Amino acid sequence: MSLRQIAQSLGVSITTVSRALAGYSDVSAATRERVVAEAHRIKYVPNEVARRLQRGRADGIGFIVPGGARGFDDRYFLNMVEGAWWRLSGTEVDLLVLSSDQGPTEALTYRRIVEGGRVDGLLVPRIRENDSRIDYLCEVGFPFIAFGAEPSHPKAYAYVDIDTEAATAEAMRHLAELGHRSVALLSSDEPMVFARSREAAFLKAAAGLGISTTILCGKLAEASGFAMMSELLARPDRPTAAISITDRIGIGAVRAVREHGLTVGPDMSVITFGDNPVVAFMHPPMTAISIPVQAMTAHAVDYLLARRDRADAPLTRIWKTELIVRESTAAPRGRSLASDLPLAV
Amino acid sequence: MSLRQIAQSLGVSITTVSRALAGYSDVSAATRERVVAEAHRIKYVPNEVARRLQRGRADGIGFIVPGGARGFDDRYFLNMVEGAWWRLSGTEVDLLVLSSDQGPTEALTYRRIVEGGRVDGLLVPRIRENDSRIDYLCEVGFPFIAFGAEPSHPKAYAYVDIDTEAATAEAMRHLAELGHRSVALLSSDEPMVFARSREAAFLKAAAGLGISTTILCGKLAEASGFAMMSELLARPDRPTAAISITDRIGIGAVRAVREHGLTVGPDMSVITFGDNPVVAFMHPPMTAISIPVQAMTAHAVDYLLARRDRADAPLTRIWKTELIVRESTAAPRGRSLASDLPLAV
DNA sequence: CTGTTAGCGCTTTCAA
DNA sequence: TTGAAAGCGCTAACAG
Repeated sequence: MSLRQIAQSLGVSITTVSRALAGYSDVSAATRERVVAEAHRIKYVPNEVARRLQRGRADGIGFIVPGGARGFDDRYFLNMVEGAWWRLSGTEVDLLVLSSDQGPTEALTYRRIVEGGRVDGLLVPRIRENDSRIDYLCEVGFPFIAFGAEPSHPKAYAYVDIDTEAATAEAMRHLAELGHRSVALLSSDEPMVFARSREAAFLKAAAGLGISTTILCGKLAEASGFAMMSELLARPDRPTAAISITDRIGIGAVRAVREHGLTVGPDMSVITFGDNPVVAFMHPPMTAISIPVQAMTAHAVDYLLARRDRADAPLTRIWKTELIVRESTAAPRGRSLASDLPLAV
Repeated sequence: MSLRQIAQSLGVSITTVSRALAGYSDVSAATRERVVAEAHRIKYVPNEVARRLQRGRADGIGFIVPGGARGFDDRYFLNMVEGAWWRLSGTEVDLLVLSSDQGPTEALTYRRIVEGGRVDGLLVPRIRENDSRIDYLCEVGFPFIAFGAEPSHPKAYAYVDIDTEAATAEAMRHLAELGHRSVALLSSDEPMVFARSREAAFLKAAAGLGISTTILCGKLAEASGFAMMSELLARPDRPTAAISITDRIGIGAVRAVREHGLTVGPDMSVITFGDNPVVAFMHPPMTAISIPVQAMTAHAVDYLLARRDRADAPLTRIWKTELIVRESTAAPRGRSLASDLPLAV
């Protein structure tokens, strides 16, 4: 079932068939009708690969999941896949879920994807500091959009991100109003920009509110959150609340509080940067900074789609988060209420 | 950066370059070395689209997500994506996440994917009864593997599934041992094979244990689980336990029990067919029938990969599940212990 | 309005 | 051991 078949049956040229099927106006109505009828009869479906080769366009958007042992280590990625898939539904553009291992072969993997012509644009999550992938993509001028920004990068590039400062400030204010005066951040020492920026925002917000701070670093996993919280609980002068930079850390942290025989909320309040529906069903349901991952991804896909036709200026968009207060935050035990607190600034 | 460039720089034919890079033995060592060096120098990366057109092979596996309003309505799909992605990491084969709306255009969507040459094989989840997609794929002989079987289909086709009867029997026995004598199944009336087979297995297991049964049907969503459980709780002769055919229904059901002021476990035990890490973190953690979705999907991908080279016999594989007992199942309040129960058969 | 020609970048006969 | 030629299926430029 190729154009040739239709052309032969009808005794016209392949070109004519192609034009008729493409809906060009410079083909007579009679011919078009015959072609369309014949195409319908033999159930013609165009070969996408040939079309892509000829058009020099991949008709695909790639989502690169950092590979290796990690992979889909976070629900965050799955939300991104869903957002991209949703946006691409009904278009002729495919969503490719690609993997790249970090390390020496990463650069080659990117080159194979970009220069191999498999996709028209790339969604690049989990930006690192001095990210060589960004350098490469900027250098070859390939359309991509990063998740989480690297503000210091010399070249401007497209990205989407949340308003980390506002999100953190809102969470800290919530804790301050409950009466907390000492808060910890459960973070990660892996080289990811979003961790750095949440740390910075945390320190800034704390300073503004006169809250004392602790930052612990581990891995982005429940077990690590568990360990960090355990360490925190062992301290004599422990904070009364913690913010985790990621769901998985937060989930582990909450479990640690419970297993130490303490009550989440009064004994230790926990807020998580969250994208995971899990947290609303936990015990207790967790107060979370909700990140609109799916909307962000859909928006990013829109940008990449537009970039196929014309070289837009790099898009940067900052999204608002929402603090969803549930039961994992409460006034610290034996503390005064917000009313008599000296809220700085 | 094409083969032509290398050929021109070196003054040899494109054919020779192609052969040298492909590692064919019928090219002199000296030539090969020069070609490889030059390819390395200009950082040659083959154009995948051209290669695919020539080879008549897509180098892609498609995962079709039923579209429309539903989409990724269940974590189940995401686990499948992860399993497939994981298996394909490090290969030259892409994972395409495709969507198809149910309804009149579904057939066309499938034809466009299959006959458009975009993928070499298809993962087809959520099989329906008398599924026209299966008919089509069998008819054109396209490699695919179904998730959940349609036992009555006239043609044998490849599928993976869980051992629904064994899984259900194990869960029912667990309930029986706790002292439950009346159990409900929270199911769905949507036309999906897996719902039908879980219902049948439920009835069979109950009959064997002398347990009385109730089957409620709704949609595959938390709200529906909530509604079904609410209805159940309103009955004067209500069952003391429920099994939900899906995580989302189970999550809604548990919430309904709590909101009615009852205790999950003693007042109403709940078991869920589960693939979702959520359930272990709920309050209370739910007893679940754990389905190895990722392993099943990886296995399915293996099959499709093998099918590209030779027409294997349809693979069918049935996976064992594991009953993970947590706190959502308990002896019914005011009931005797297992020891004095007349366990039938 | 329609056809001829050329070519996307690669692989694979078939000859030399 | 190498090259020339053909072609995967489609689209676009250029004539007529």
